[in-house]
Amino acid sequence: MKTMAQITHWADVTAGEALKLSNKHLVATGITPSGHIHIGNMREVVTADAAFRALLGKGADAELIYIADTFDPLRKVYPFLPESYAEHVGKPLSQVPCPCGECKNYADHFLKPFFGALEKLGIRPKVYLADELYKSGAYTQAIKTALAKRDEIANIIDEVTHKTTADDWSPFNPICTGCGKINTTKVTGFDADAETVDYTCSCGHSGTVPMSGGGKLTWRVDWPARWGILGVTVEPFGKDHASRGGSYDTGKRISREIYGYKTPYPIVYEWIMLGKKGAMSSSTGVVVSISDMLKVVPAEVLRYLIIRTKPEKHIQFDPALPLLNLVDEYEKLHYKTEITEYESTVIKLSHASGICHTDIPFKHMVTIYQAARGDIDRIMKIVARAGYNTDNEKCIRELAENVGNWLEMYAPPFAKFSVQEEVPVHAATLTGVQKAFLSAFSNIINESGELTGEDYHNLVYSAKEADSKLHSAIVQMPGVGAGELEIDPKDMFKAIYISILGQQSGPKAGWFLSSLEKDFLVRRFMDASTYKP
RNA sequence: GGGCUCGUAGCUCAGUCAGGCAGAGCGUCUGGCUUUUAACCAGACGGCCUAGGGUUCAAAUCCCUACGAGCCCGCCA
Repeated sequence: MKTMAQITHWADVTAGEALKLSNKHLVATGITPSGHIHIGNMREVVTADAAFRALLGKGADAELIYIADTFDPLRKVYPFLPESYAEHVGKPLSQVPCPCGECKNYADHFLKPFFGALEKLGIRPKVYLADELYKSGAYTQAIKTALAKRDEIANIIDEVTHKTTADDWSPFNPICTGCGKINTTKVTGFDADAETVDYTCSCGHSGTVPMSGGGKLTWRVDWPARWGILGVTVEPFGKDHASRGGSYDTGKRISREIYGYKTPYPIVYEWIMLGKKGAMSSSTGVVVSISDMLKVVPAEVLRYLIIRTKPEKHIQFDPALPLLNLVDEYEKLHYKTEITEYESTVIKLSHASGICHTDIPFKHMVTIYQAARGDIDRIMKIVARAGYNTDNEKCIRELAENVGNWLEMYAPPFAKFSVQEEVPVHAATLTGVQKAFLSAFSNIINESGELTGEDYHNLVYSAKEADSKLHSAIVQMPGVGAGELEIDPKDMFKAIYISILGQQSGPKAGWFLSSLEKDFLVRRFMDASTYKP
């Protein structure tokens, strides 16, 4: 039986295994920018970064790279694209126009926000764009080899996948110079010396393209070719590539038998499931984009979500209330004074440099934000009164923005409250004692100077003390029996919440009241005490 | 059809590689903070470790079978 203190974090296990093979490592990660890059994709990058950091932590000579598959074809007209994109289906993403018209191309449109997110997550890989790699000639030698060993490669694929590749199959897909598409061409021949490939296209065009930039290797060959070209030694990938007969299986053999390169150490990771909706996927529309998430939670919490779970376990992700618990858990871990080695590793791996911290818990801000009705000046006042550090206003603003976005985008109804414009109809349920309390409470507040949260709090509780000013005021109200009157502060709190929010409960009453205008409270409590439906 | 991964408290998951008393956080309940109902603290409740078989002095852990969830064998992480 192992105790928590003895558990080794998965990233350290991976790094340890990798170090047995070599001290120099290139951790690779890659995503096809065919649509909005979502939380699921983020797992790939964060997993790679974790392995990278763990390697550095163990003294390895390590590098992290990211390859954007910008040369892959546009598969179909995705739901978020206009119908006019039908003509671009089949063209490499780097040659398809940008949907917003402001980026260099289609791939760039989705990569830009993704790189922004990487920056926030504290991940700084060396970036390669696949189309540039091909155009630079980096792949040329690998393409020549693949074309020359076409039959061997086809054999490997047939053996591993138990399928039969077509007779006209080629590891290389030329881009038609006529229609610009990459998935409609057939290779008819090649010239190793001139480094060119001949093809025909279903559009009727035929011609010759250079190996550098004139097309790309098919995925199952591209991947192992890339390992050798860049020197990849560690790579995380989704479980889709990992199963028997999948591209890692064929890649392993192609890498070894065709390119003579040792297979990178694999990190297979599971999918992120969104609530009860199932796996995250661009095509089914079950998607939460990374940029959306970063509007809502600090980057470190997002890292923590992935770091704390072993890659082979699926992650149940729910941006509603469970997200709040996640944030809470992370904050607690972060401020814990005595931590185990395991926890220390988790914190290190979750850390994103350049992120500012406030000492205000996310959950608390959820209440402050709503009490302040989203007004930043009021938020700052409440925060100061609550005794938090207000030196870093920018940080607090960021947190407040996150919370505001969360409330708007994901918060479940019961986490929300709003100060009602008029006396809520629920005031009809107030008892005689509650009304008497509200009336007396209103008078006393009116006569007092500025009250602090604690003052309000103590004032409410004083209602049960027979010799208090509030208690005698209540007893003297018409309709309330004098003499032995038992007052339960709980009912008084309820009366307060009903008059202001129209609900039975609410945020801690003292400072909640102190965050609202005094005049408003005086008027509202009086109105509620005389409420007639 | 063939294969991969996962299944542990109401929820999210450690623990499985290397067998040795069933664990944590959240939630719930109770109490405390010489009285803050959504911030704090303590305690309690909570389990056929998906089911069945096998190996073993000993199984959540190893082996076999079944069931459930997700995925792959066609370029969706």
